[in-house]
Amino acid sequence: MTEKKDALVTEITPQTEDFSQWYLDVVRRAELADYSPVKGCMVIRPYGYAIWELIQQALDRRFKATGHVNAYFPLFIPQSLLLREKEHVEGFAPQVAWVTKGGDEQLAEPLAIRPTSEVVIGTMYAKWIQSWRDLPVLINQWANVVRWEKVTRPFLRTTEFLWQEGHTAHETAEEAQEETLKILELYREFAETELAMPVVSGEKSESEKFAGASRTYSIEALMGDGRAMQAGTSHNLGQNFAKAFEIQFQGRDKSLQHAWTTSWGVSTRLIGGVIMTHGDDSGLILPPRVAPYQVVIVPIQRGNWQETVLPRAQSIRDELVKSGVRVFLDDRDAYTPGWKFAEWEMRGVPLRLEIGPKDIEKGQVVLVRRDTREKAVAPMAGLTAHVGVQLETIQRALLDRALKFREEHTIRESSYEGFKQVMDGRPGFVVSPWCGDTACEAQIKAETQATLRNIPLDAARWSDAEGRATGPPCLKCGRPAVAEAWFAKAY
RNA sequence: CGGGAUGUAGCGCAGCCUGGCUAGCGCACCAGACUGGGGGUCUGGGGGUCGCGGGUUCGAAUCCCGCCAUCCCGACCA
Repeated sequence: MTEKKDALVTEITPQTEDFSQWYLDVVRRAELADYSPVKGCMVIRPYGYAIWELIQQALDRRFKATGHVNAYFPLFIPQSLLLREKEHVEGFAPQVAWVTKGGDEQLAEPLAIRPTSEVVIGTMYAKWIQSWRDLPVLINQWANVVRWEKVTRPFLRTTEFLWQEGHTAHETAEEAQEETLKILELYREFAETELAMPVVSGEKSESEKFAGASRTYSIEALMGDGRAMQAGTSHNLGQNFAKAFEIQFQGRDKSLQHAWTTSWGVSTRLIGGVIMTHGDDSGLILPPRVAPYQVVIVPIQRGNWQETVLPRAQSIRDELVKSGVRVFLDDRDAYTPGWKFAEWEMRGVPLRLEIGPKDIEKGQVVLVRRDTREKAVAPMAGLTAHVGVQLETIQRALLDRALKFREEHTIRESSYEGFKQVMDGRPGFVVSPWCGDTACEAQIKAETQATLRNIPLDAARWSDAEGRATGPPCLKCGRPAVAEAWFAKAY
């Protein structure tokens, strides 16, 4: 706006039509990530990486608690192996990067850089699994993958990205399905608890299914601009990969059987989701659970503050750290308090603690919430406990706010005209009866840009004993619907 | 990959149309002083292969060609 503002963040406004520019500004100014010399590849900077580490820890805890273990598989996939599962290779072929030379020598067989690891892991599982006693295999890996994307955006879609991919093998179809849904629920709970990001968890349609899967489930979140984002997927691969990679075992009944496998993953994309779910005009807002700094202490530099205020600030910091709070004491002399306030707000620190000479006289500090900007004084006595409560309050308030936003932007609509109007004007989810036909879904997408995000597990489903659809008319074609589906324009 | 736009200091831009002094401005940065409870003030400084590569010209940030990158809109995708 004015010449002074470029160092400021006041022009960051998710409410405007330029949400996308706002997003890019936040990513860069908050120092979450930066562009690299390689097309489509970003550098995750320390502040952004710290968020990823917190996400990793929270997820890893949950994986281990459900019996999964970590391992690591290679980055390269021999071409011949990649070609084994037909649907899988067709789905990923356009996005695969290849290594054709090693040093000066042409490779006898090109190596794909993994776009995902079903192939390598499936190959290894074939070696490791002989008997029903070897099952289940419950392995996760934290890794990077490469997909040659045409359009990239920091965190949301980059050529190389970090993720976790779980790969499990089971004795029965029922167990594999149970695992698939268990992880879907784990993701949902994780997103809501840690990221304060409410999600719709449900099943993908045939056309949106993972290449090679029998069934794909996803969690879908709603961003601040009303577009949906797929935040995680869980696939039941049936016996497709087991057959392609000969993962066979001898069963309890002595017969030779193919294993039932699953795979599931979430990526650094989640960070993009956090930014776009909670951010506001002043920049980032981080849920306390994944905030690298949950509290920033700003000492008011006045008079002989180094002798009076600073020691007090330091002891508060030490006490908070001792109780497990992530704190940064911003004692940099070069910046004014006002500058620091704005800076840390832009970087999304959930709670700011101000302490100055006046506060020390009164035995108090000033606490300011990032989400509401509410300023309140808190007595020095019992401060640590109070901060803990405040952080929990903020975490919950962010989830409530996001939930309310989603509810306000979710509309039920059964006529196609109404559907088109809503999609055209007001972004968000539209919930409509759908016939289950892929062609119908494709037409909706072509005409409105909206895609079927998923059919929630608890959505209304209509079919008779023979499996025929018996629901109300499909929004597009008018034939009886099989279920109520959630549509949105998506990232 | 199609359509459009942009690329000049860390960031945001002017200069280009109509080629020519030492490439400029704001913020940021460095030094010092005064300041300090919502992005302070003053003084003095440093920083540029003008995205990259060719070409035209006595001379190119400026004109021409090619490439690359980024952004927006589509098609494709976590």
